[in-house]
Amino acid sequence: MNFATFDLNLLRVLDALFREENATRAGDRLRLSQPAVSAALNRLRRHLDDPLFVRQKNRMVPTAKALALKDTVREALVGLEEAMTAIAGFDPASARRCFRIYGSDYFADMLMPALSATLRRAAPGIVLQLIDNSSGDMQDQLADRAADLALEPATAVPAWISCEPAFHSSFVVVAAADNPAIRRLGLQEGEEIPLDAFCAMPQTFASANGQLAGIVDKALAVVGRRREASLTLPQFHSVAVAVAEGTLVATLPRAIATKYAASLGLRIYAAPVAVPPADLRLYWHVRHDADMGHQWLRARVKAILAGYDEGPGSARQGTHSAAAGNANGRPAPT
DNA sequence: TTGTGCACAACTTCCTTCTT
DNA sequence: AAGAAGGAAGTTGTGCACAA
Repeated sequence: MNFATFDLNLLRVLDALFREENATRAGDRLRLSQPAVSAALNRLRRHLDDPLFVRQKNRMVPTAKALALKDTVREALVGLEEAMTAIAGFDPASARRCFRIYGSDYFADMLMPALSATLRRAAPGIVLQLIDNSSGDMQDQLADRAADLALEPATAVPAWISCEPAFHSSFVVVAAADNPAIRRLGLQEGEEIPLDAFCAMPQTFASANGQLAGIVDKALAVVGRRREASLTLPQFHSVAVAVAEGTLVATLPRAIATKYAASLGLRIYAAPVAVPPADLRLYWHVRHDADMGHQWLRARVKAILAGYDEGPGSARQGTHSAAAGNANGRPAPT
């Protein structure tokens, strides 16, 4: 083949085909039509004298010759993108970009409205998307560029993921204003719920993957006690609504408990055990380290979340070193 | 039978090259 | 420098193959 006449745009088509193994979806990714991808694939085939992708049922399977190019093409494109974004500079006022943030519904309430307001003023051409953390694994989302930034509890990550602390949040217990168990105890808001009463109360908590034991159960186990888990829900907001509408209580991060208490009429109490504070962190692919636009976004996110930071020693009694996260990047159930 | 997905045909648009 | 011609690559529309 003659590299001097080779259209380097064809490498983007090749990369999209590796990612999607489907000409229609590769076209969507590249904002081209399926016939345009098909024609580009034919040009690649002529240049490289190989079918490159052969149809197998409903997917386009790469040939051995195509696979031999896969990593080289990917690395070349990523290297070019990194180099170009690093030198491009970033002017928020004129920037036209889309940033996708991966995280739980906690951030839909606690981050996105404020971040959106900041961007409307300073960077009106930027579009924000919150990707729900139930949509897939954090590492996969960052690797596949489905997410630009992730907000998750502290967890071990490989070297290709950069990480910065965002904030620490303690936990408090919320209950409906007319919760009968709380009323019988005669507790005032802010007071500690007695351990025996807490363990006997029907409880709900956020669990993205349906785990029936959360960090509260771990804290109770330390003192040899158990609680009654009645309901798990995938989102913090649903937990707060369930508490507001019934006799359940829930242990929630303090900031979001305070917000929901105001909007749903909940009361806040201290937990009877030391629950380790949530250590929330920002994660992103190292390819964005030098990206000035990404740096700008990270600074805005950190500035907003710093308002919720209670420091690493924010547990009610003492602290635990265990982080409130797990290996797959999902938030640990509370 | 229907839905999905690739490839082809016809046409349009845009870029490059050639000519004046 | 400007217009004409030709080619490359895009689009829409359609056909064919295949799986459910």
